[in-house]
Amino acid sequence: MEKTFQPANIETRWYEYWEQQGYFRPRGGEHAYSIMIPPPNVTGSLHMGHGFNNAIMDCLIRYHRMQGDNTLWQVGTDHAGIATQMVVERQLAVAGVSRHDLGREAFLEKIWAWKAESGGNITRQIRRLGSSVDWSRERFTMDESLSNAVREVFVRLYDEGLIYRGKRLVNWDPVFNTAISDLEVLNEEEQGSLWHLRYPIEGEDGQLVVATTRPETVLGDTAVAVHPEDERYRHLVGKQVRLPITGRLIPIVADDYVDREFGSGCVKITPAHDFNDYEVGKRHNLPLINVLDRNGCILGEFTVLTFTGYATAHGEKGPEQYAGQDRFDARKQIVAEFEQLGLLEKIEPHTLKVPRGDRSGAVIEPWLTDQWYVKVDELAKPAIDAVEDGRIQFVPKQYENMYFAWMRNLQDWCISRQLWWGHRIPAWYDSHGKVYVGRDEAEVRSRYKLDADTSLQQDDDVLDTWFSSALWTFSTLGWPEDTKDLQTFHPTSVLVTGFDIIFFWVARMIMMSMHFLKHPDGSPQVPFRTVYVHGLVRDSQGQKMSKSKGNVLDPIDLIDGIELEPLVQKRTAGMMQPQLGKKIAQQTRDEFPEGIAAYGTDALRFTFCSLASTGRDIKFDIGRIDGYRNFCNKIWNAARYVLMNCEGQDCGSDPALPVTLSLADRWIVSRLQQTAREVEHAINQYRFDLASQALYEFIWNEYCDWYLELSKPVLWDESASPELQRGTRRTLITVLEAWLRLLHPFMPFITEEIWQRAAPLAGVEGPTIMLQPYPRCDESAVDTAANADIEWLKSVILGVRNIRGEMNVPPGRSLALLCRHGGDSDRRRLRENTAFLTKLARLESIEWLLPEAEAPVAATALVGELELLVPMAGLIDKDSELARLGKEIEKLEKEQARLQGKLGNSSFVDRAPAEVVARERDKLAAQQQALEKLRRQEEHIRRL
RNA sequence: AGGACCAUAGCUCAGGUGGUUAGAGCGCUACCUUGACAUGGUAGAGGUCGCCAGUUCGAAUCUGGCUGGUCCUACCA
Repeated sequence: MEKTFQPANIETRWYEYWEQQGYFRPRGGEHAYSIMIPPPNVTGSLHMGHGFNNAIMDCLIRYHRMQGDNTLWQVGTDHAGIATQMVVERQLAVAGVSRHDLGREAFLEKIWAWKAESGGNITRQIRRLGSSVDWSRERFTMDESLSNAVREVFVRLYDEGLIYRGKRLVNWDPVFNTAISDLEVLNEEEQGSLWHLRYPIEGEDGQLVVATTRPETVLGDTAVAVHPEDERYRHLVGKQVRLPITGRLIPIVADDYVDREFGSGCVKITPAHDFNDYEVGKRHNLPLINVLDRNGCILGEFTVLTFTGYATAHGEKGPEQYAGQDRFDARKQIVAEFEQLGLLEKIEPHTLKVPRGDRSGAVIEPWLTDQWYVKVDELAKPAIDAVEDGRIQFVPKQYENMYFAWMRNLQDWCISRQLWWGHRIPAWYDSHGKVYVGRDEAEVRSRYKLDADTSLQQDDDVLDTWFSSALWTFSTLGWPEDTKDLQTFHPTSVLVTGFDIIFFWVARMIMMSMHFLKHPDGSPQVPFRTVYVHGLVRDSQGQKMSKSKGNVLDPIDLIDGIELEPLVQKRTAGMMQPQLGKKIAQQTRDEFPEGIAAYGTDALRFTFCSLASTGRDIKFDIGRIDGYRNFCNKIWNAARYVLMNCEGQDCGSDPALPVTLSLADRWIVSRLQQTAREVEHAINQYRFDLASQALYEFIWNEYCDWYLELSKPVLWDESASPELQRGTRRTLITVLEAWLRLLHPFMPFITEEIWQRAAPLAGVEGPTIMLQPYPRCDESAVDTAANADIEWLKSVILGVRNIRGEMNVPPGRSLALLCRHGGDSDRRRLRENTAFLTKLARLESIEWLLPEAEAPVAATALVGELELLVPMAGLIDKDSELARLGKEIEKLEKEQARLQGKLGNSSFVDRAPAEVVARERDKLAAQQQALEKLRRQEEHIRRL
């Protein structure tokens, strides 16, 4: 074995072996356990969030697989409509080609080609993480079977009246030229202006001042609204104003939507370009005038509609000087024109919420279009019930509030997108625009009895990506067929995800699953029984990782390592602003002067698990993974030591030969059981931080620091009995073998590598650790007496070491130890553990002093009643021993004072439970005794 | 505007149902290359648990308020 752990040498080798052997597939069995991977973008690449998410899921999956469950981890990728189409469009743009130049079919071919080219990237990376997903069942949201499920759901919902087509205002992205859902709009506060514009009142001299943040929409104004009880304007209601620039006459209406305090108290109403105005317009039956085209430019000819009949829409010529102008250019010019006309009252600086597309960053335009919607009220109800009554549980529970708040205030979901990449909507139109919905054109014709002469045109739009994602738990298992897989693995066991997609994905999965899947008794099937919601991975400062901040870490770079220069290159490539690139380069050089070391997958995964506490932010500090890489090395070397001492030796596998277990052997076996219990409990609570901490402490602080050291006096003592040596070897190897299994879900590679060599020595056979049983706590092996004895042993050794350390006694120098006072158990323990003590505390002798005997001048340590004395002659100087004692005494005095105060308080003594009072009394007595001894000792030394 | 969450050592975080000498890792100090490991060992230093009240014999822990921070939702032109 290498002297240090080299992850690169083993990881891909084991992964390929596991995959080839088919170990990731479900193995049958009574209990099914299943997890659906949140499908990553097929053309995407792994980020820290994926790394974190996968580490948790694989941990759960391997844990359950080792427990013998029929375990499925379903893998697959998402077509990610907008994101993917955007990437390909950008590639084309470099060559000066637009998707319209190519046409729909050719463009889709390009995307499929891009998917074929880059689609393997993400799955390769998932393999590098060690994720034990069943690749034989890999799915893609646009596979035929999944597309079939999408069409089925669409048609059924339409037939039930839960999908409808309607014309209304939508969030329109003028850059991507598509509608998006409310969720995809980010409202951020930005600095803007409030323009106060004067509208002349018709038939009177005065003017009404309206305040607006969007002057360009004046072209589409169809009213001015005031508050019905506003004395300033009451008399004007029913009159008209003449809209500047267009010259149109529009009414003054009264509506209590208006806030009298804000601006001038008059609001211009533009029903076709503002969600609020739309509602006001509806109430007052105002016309809607659309003045913008799909790109956010002013139309040459406006469209005028009414709420009572969209069909009566007609065109109206707009002002020529604005035709074709971008909305923001038009804004400037319109303001200028108002100024020229003397109709600009004033401009105030104003902060406002600006809606932007989450992908494009473009300012979203409320725009009047025909779109498809899902009516969500009816779907939401059972989905709320399921969480309320606990059929679905969120971990941590507080996310249920977030879920409820959103679900109880749902707007209909706009599902159509004016994109080309995605599931095309299964709706067809005849030449009159009448719509027919069906699974395909043939079905539509037969369903609606349309003859071959009727020409049908399929809807051009595709569905929101989240529509197909919402079906993920069951579409991947073969729905709408009632497959064996569905019966076995649905509902799935747990969903592991970040809180950022609870609305996008989690809520919609619950709604869809419960609507379409039923248990044999007819009750709805939830998609998963538990939602484990974890935090989002951020940088060490708590900042979101983003390309523009230049703080992105690639999990693969943490696994393989990366030199500084390539890292700088990677972080600054394709920067829009060169200045930003410079800053990022500098920042990167400061943070990673040596680049990033190759930490390996196990260290990375363990780091993720250790960070998985209940918080919302997961700050990723490189120091953490550094520490866990060292932990891997510790494991490696512990194994090296064990193998070195066991290979080719008698490890007690022959049952005919007698075996004696030492105290240390019994203790470590006992602690192993307790650790197994802790880990199991923590995993069941989704506390991977606590599980990993328990493992870390057991392996490093107990197995390595103490047990391996305690094994040395036995193995190196030529006079030790063969039974004892056999017992220690047997314990060394079997405990190692057991905790390797315990650790395997967290660190799959290093555990497999070592296990392959350790298992035969421990008498365990099998082709792989990943199919071995997961260790469980054997309560009968929990040995509290052994635990207590070892705690005592540690205290004695620590006492001597403390004297040695504080007194600056050279580590090589052996000490003579004298013992005084102490009870029978101290005598027994001392007698039984002489060999351990001598070696670990580096003693040359241990002797008892009679209680009354004159002790030599010595440094002292106390272990309960037992007094340890290390003679000072030639070793220890007076002043430092006095200082050391002083420190101890001070500590005890403080504690004594605290306890005395407490016990002197009659209300404590009277009212606290008797056992608590007794405990405090015992404590005080022990402290006082110890204090007395130390004071005597201090006096003794002072007199020298 | 409404709601959620957070505040513990220099940094990152643990601390079911109130009683611990308040813990860990990293960092820091001193010493040590002893036959698994310097990606190591040994011994240390470091905290009035954000602030103020309250409940209680007793509060890091429970309640209320305040301050500071993060986030989500919402139609202020």
